[in-house]
Amino acid sequence: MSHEHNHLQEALDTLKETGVRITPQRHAILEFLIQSMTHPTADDIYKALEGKFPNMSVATVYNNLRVFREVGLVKELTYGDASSRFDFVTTEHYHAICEDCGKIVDFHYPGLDEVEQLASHVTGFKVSHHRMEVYGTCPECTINKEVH
Amino acid sequence: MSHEHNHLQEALDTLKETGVRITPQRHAILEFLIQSMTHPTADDIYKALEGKFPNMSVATVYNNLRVFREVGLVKELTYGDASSRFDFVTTEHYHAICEDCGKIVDFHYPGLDEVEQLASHVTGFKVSHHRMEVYGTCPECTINKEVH
DNA sequence: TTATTACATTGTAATCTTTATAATTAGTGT
DNA sequence: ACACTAATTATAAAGATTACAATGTAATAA
Repeated sequence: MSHEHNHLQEALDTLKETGVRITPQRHAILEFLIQSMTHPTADDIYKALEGKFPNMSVATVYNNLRVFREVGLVKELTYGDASSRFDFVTTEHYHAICEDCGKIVDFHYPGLDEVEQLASHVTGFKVSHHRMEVYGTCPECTINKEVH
Repeated sequence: MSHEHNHLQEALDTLKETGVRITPQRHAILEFLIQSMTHPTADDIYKALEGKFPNMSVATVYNNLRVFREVGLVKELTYGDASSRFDFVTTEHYHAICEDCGKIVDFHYPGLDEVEQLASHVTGFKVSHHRMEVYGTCPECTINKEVH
């Protein structure tokens, strides 16, 4: 049984447990998010599925991404650019973002608990979580630059 | 001589060096950004200055924030919400963000050089910088919650 | 000083992402 | 299969940001 299949099944179970109906559209959006190695925008998802669902509304994509976010299946990533990207939640990881081509690559690093503690101490906040990304140039774009 | 005055003078010098004209609008936007302890949106700035510049266009605010970003005077902060916030660049610092009221508080922490190095190693990226924020509840909002 | 040129500002329209709304359709439990 | 409720669709609306053309203003050179 593939990892993708596992993830999908677990996601569907989560939906059932939380009383969220499993519709063909939701199934397809989840499936696409899980198999997608990129971190797609709502519009990416909409375009990717319009072959299978010619009548699907873009509102459906947004609605369901919100639902998935609310039950914890999906994280919304907001970078500087115009639209949010969506990431199926598996294990904790951080992102490296290429400033030339926009590619997003996952990398693992132990959680920055110490930072959260210090921040909590100096600001008085009750800290719930954090976000962190590194920015730079991916190997492909580095090569392209060297050629020119 | 106050810190604010220093910052403003340095910022104006930077503009001169990079050949960016110093207009009354630019002067006012910089002044407002420096003295502002909040991290204002473009619209905040527009509203704050419409008393002094009744004819200023919102496009001017956006144009100049872009210019300031390009010469490194200002950082654009993009969180999940609708509009970007702008932060005058002084010393390196991170942000703690209140999920209840939206307040943003600065805190200092040694740069996460180790994270950048590991990310660079596992992804092959040439890492130029990173961003990190912690999210939680500020002291005021924590009190408000306890009361209820 | 004056003319010239390049850059800034203004006002407005356009674009783009996301959300709201109302009507229709489709899942789910009995 | 029925009834109930939620989801989908289509469309409009909202909000942030950008594009563009016309006007204004600062720097430069004659």
